[in-house]
Amino acid sequence: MSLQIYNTLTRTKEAFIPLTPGRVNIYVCGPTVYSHAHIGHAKSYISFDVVVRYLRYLGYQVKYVQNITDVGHLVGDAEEGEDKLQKKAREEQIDPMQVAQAYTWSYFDDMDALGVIRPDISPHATGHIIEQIEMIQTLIDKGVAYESNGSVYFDVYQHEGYGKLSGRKLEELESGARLEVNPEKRHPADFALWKKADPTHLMKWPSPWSVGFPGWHIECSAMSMKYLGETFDIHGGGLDNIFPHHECEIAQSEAATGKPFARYWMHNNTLTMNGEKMSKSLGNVLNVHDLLKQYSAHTVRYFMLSSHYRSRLDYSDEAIQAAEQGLSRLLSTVGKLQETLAGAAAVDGFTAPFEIDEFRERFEAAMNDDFNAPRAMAVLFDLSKAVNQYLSGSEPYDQTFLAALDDFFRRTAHGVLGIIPEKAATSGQTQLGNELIEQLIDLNLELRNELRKQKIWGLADMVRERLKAMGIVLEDRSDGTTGWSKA
RNA sequence: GGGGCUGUAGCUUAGCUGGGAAAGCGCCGCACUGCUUGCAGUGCGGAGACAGAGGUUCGAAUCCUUUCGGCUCCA
Repeated sequence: MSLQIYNTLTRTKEAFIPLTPGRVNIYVCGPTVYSHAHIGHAKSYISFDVVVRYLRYLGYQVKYVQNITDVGHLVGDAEEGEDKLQKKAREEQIDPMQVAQAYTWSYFDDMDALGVIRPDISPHATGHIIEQIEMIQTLIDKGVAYESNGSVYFDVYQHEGYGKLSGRKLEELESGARLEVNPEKRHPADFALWKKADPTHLMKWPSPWSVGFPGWHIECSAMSMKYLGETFDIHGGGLDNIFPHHECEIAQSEAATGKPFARYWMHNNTLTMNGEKMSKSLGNVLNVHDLLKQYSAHTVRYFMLSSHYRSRLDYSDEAIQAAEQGLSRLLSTVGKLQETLAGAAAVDGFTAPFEIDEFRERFEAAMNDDFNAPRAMAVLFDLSKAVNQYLSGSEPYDQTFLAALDDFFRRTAHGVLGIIPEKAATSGQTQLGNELIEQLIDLNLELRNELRKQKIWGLADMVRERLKAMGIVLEDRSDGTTGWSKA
């Protein structure tokens, strides 16, 4: 079965066929940089990271574009109100561009720390004002947008198909329109392409209509088409962006070009915190930065991928600790595997105890089914069990077989899912890259072994527990030595 | 008020083109390894669930209706 992707546009899983064979152009809605990334962002960007990684695993040449929204996104995602960045700037008494810059760096720091591979292009909205103005002009020329008092609005009634992504009908939107209808608009459902700035507004640019700023939706259309073409393969984002953001993107893009915009729309679901929505008002927002103080990036990724990207995921301390436990077992299997491989030689007439390809097929079948990472991880656990049986059994250790296993884990768990390091921990090697720390760890091991000889179990266990709390996992071996690894 | 999604073991989730209820964590038992009844790792085995009620069907976690609960978007 080839790759199937659930397309929000058709509400079905469809076979993925790229526009250009062998290439995939993908655009994912990026962050509005006015605060630090929280774990909800982590779920979203890890999900799409895995999508991109898997597309590359399949051999596609991927061009991944993810915008940085640094203007035009108003408080409450509304049509009226203060710009999110400007509000933050006012609160902190700094320039809006300082806000944008600081949180852009913070975002990349957090994503790097999570092992999220950077997009190929990260365009800023403020860096593409000209492209946005050009596109707005095109829409006016085509008669689907109109100027009103220095602002420009998209006329939803002039465009066939508005509502096709979110399944909304204009009559419904009309009847349910806000009480305070903006008098500048012809229809309540019309949305802003360009807004005239009032004198107190800080982020503004000259345009044919007024000194102002672009609407929130236009940046994604302008930048995605600039870098990916008028029609491209995949557009991703959060479920909560389907309406109005993505609906408006489709309308203005297709109205401007007369061509289909994105072909596959992917939307990932939200993360809740102890069953509740994460929000500033509830005070339960957990930042990526803070989470990573407690758990490794691999644990966070494993946790996020334990639910399908279109499913909800509930975060709790208990849940992520369970993830940490589960991952450590997988890690220890791969660590032991690599260690065994290092000392193995080819065995004549060796017969493999199981077929790796069978697991590869199951892994790919899971990922091909709309990037079903939780099922793919279940396959890795099945393989882990088989590997453990092999390593603890009486079969000879064959180098070729072990290398193939190692390669499989490397390409899947490390390469696609990013839940284990390339070199899973092996004792006595310099994975920490800090000789002094390693010597100190060895000192602890010596002390612990001495305590064990004297049967002072309490203290011996304390050494192991404390090291474990620091991410150093000990393993007593049958030859009497003790190995350690860094989670 | 309307649209969409959703409710599976103690926890987090797969399964949902109808026919075996699955994984990880947690829990229980046994074996092996670590010179040992601690503790840890691995292996083997086990207990444990389809929110409630109807319906379609030879057969439903899976389809339909409804009640209750949750999430999300538009009001």
